[in-house]
Amino acid sequence: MTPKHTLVSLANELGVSRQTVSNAINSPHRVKPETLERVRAAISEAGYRPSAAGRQLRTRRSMDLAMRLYPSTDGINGSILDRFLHSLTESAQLEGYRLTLFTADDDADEISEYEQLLDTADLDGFVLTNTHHADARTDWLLEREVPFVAFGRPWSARSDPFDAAHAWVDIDGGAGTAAATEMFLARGHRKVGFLGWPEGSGAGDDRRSGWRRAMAAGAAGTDFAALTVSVEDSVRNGVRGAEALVAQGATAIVCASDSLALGAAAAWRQLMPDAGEPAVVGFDDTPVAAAVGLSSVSQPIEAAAQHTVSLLTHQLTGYGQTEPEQHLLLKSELVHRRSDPFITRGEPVS
Amino acid sequence: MTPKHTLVSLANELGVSRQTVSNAINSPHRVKPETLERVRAAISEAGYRPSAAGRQLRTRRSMDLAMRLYPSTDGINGSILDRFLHSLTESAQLEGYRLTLFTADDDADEISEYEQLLDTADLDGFVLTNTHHADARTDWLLEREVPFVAFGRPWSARSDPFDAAHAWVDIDGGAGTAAATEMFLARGHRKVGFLGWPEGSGAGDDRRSGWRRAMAAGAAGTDFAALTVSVEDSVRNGVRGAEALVAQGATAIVCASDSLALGAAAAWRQLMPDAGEPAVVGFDDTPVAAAVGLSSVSQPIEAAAQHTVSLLTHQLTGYGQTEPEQHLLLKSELVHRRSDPFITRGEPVS
DNA sequence: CTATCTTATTTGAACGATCAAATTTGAGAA
DNA sequence: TTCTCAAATTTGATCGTTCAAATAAGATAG
Repeated sequence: MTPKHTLVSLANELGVSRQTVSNAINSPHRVKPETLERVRAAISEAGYRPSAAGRQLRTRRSMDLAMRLYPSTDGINGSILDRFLHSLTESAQLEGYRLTLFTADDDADEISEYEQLLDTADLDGFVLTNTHHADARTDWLLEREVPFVAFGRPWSARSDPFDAAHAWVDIDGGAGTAAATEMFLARGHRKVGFLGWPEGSGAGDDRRSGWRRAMAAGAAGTDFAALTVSVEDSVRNGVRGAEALVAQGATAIVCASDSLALGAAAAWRQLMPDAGEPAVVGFDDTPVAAAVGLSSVSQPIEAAAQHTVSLLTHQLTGYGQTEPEQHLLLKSELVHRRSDPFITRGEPVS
Repeated sequence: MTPKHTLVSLANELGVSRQTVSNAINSPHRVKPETLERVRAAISEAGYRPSAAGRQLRTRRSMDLAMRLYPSTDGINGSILDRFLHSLTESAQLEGYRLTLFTADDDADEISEYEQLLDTADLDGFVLTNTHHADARTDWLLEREVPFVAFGRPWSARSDPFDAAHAWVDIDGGAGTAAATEMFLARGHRKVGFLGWPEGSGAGDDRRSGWRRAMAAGAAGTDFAALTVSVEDSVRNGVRGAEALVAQGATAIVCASDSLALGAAAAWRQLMPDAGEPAVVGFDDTPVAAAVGLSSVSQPIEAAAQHTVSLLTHQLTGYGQTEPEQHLLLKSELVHRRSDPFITRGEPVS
């Protein structure tokens, strides 16, 4: 049975003081090289690890980050958050931080959860997701000078997100939908519809704006209102939305999610059995999209998570000299596939 | 600006001792009713919350649970873990516990992560997922008497899982696949195939055994080997597996996952365009299955997560008199749908 | 050899809570 | 009044660490 070691017990065994052992761990340069080596050897020999509680009590730092876990609405798009979460956990772990989850009913509840976590557990920082217009959370955190990074731009109509007071990482979804739209235009389509979510969600509006931009540039005189449908995210709504768009004369559809696109492709197939591959592009490049051969916009989620962590650790300790980019907009990419639902040629067409 | 409160500062303001305040929080029965009320008023007035670090240092309990987060392999089945995770976080939170995530490369790595978390952070307990044959993790934890609950039975050929030394919660997948198989047999099918995963994963073997059991009972003389195909989980493999089964004469297919079923349904449609609805049943009842109208076996994940937490909290504090069921096998349920891929009548057919 | 730094190490004092034991208070009985 | 006993409250010690200041040990210069 391994006995429990503490700074004091180790120091006694070594015949040095506790502070020397502490320094060997936290400020090695203050310890004479040979002493350092001796202490280090003893530490690994004993398998000693400093207690988080003792440390936290004195330093007021917990090495703990927290993030709200949203209920998985749709299993398809949920996988995006899954990837983010895993990558975030992994990156944090590499930097010596732990990731704690919590749930909340709404933003106000989330804020009161912040309050609690800060009071009791001395949380070091937060990761925000699902940012949206007039997001009260960022103000609250900024005011209290709590370290945090948002995954998602600040969606304010007024000001440039790159002037924001807080750090954020996001993925340029608009560029992806624009690319998809341009691809269709280049192939001769004139009426490219957009099937997205109701106004208000930052990411959703961004994706719509990419389509709008591309249409304005490449298809002058487009009736934007007629070629846009907004529905809650689900496969079923994808079917309905696509039907509406086709009724408006759309010959291709760019979607805000793979869920919608899956439904749209199905509707397409239903309405026009002989029209060949559905001219539909999804968003997120989920495994389902790959499986059914649906073109989709893929997002560098892992890179986003990594940058989120590095921004956070930089705020917490001026780690290294170089300051990471405070406002990072990563590129998304159109993955083009032959769209044969259920034929499962999942590989991108090069 | 709210000043930081501590037990001592509050006690001084009230003219009582710190221990009285502490007792008001932890052992109210020891405090005279009127004092109690006065202290409680002051606590909520000041918004005082005890520091986790101070508490943890003294009590050696962190009120923290931990779970390994596996990388999301397949976006479809990942949603199951998503639901579990959310429900687990929520239940833990209700009981005053926090949930911490960590990642690991393999089981050995997971164990060394346990070790680290226990040493440094005084973790109170663990939740294990993805249990399998000869799982080294349970032994390790049992030996050290670390509180934990497994989501997944102990898969030992030798002993009865209900005699296991540790607490677990699981869902009876075999009953689900058996029900699906019986449904097909009742409809006149004789050769019902099983499309599952390679031997070794507990849950996968369990699902196969349910099918086997039902076939043995309802279709005497079945050539089990011919009607079983084992592949890694993916939609593509579902296609291939189904083709192999159909070649063996299968007229219906029970699958170990919705991913496989999705592929199987596609293959079916491809091979027999005029055969009507594919006789295919999936597993997990993911949103995708609902969306494409695929029958599937649904699992009471939320109930499983809740029971997991209550088992864990019971181990940690003999909370309440009644001891929760140490080995709980929850029922799964066959959700029957008209299988029209992409037609999105997602509602169960009653 | 002593005075003056610099470097290395040690000591005292927190951080905020709870446990265990000691003390005070109050009521009821002798 | 005095004693006993239970209830209510307080005090001292401790959990394991780091900060800040004090000391000890060497080295360099005068």
